[in-house]
Amino acid sequence: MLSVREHVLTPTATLAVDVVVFTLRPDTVERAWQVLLVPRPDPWSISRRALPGVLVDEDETFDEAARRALLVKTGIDARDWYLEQLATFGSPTRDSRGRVASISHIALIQSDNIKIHPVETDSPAEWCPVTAIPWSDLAFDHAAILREAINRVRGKVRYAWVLFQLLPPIFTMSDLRAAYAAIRDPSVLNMSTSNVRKLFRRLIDDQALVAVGKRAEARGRGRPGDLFRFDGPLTGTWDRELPW
Amino acid sequence: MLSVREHVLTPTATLAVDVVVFTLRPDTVERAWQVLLVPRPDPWSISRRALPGVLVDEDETFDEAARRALLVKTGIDARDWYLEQLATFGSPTRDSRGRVASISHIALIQSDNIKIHPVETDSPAEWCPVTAIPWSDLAFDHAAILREAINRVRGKVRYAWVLFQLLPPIFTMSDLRAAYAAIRDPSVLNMSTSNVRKLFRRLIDDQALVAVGKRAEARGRGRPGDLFRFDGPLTGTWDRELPW
DNA sequence: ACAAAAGTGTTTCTCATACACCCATGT
DNA sequence: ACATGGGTGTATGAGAAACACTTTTGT
Repeated sequence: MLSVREHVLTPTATLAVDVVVFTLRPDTVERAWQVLLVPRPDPWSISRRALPGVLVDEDETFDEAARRALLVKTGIDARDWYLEQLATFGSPTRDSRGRVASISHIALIQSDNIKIHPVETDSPAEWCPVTAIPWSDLAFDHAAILREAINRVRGKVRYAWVLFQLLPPIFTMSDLRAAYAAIRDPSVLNMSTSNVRKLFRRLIDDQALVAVGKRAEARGRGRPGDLFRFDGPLTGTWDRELPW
Repeated sequence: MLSVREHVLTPTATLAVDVVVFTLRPDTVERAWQVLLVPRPDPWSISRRALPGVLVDEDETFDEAARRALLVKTGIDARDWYLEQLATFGSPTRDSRGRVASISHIALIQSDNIKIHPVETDSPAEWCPVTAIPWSDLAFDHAAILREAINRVRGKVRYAWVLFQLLPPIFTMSDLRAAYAAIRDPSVLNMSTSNVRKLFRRLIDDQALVAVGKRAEARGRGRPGDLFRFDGPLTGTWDRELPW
């Protein structure tokens, strides 16, 4: 790796972090899964939206920088959110102002937890359904970052417990199913409730899913579902990949 | 992300790439899966082994830098090898000479394809079984990189076609099984040949696995296996995760 | 009363594992 | 001849999907 002769290295690049913040919001199945985009009011720039991001400070880890980016751009304390490194984008030509490597991250949050009130800019960040992303309107290579982030989450939802990162602390089986439908495949909504429950039975047996013992409040028609609480490690995985 | 006022950015970091090169070599199941390590002959450095890596040139992509690292450290043209970005390690304290971000990569190769004759250094790189890695003897945070690389490949082998990257162009079912055993779980060697074939039946039906029509040459005792050729996209995935 | 959503139980079918048997090679 | 490894076929069992039926809500 590094040539060991030199005792000091002359910096040649700038480090940045960009964060793809995902959430689930009450909306149609197609629009429920949403991502946080920051408007760029600069009149001279062609692209008018970007992912929240900052330059990495001298003595800052990437994780710290990513959480600071969210604090600065949305005004919310991101200390406890799930955050994972996605990939690093650093094509020599991606930024005209010099070589910038963007260490992109994925954050998963419960939308209840956010009230967006930006600190640094006057234009607040906005939620955007992943099915309605203005691809051609994104700054830098943020379209590529976003595409990879979406693929990563879509893949991970089948074997890791990402759903529980996005759902509120208490939820019903329908919520769980709807979350999966929004991210991965709406056709699971056709599945019978019976079969859905059977798939989560092992989680219940393992005490990872705990029945709260109460019913949800009625939401329009139909019988309200039983409430559950997730009580497992949020970074855990399913025994086997979900069959859907 | 970047503050758009500035028109030039002052570099604050150095970019490096490190590559975890995996291969399969003829050895016991426990030792078949191996990784490439570069000796560091410097007498004053405590750690005496490292991953192959270089500093990223000004007008170079990470992919290009990674392949160059292999060329320089092992003397082999890595143009066609499978290469994937793993993660970026850039703790502010990882290198005493300044802030260095290492964009680590994973490379998968067929060991037949390599003759190691290093260009830059006089000490040639060496293969090391992943079960016998000198963890405490690795430079920088290369132990952490290696750990993540191993986990990534171990996980990916169940749903992606990484095995076919590591196997020679023509192979038998036993080779396939042995490859999986070396990376993931030796207990598959106890499985009956019948069941192994059934798991690959879908691949054969889909023309991704093609029977060459010949037998392998005898290797010691027992009937030699039928030969197969892989004829699918190397970046493809299994329909469902392998059950093992 | 009825439609809509949720919960329970049973049936069916797919597929992974287990097992029994045949084939080809080296000693 | 026989031990060893590879190939073919069938049986068994777990689990996913399909289906029938009951329970709870709003209109």
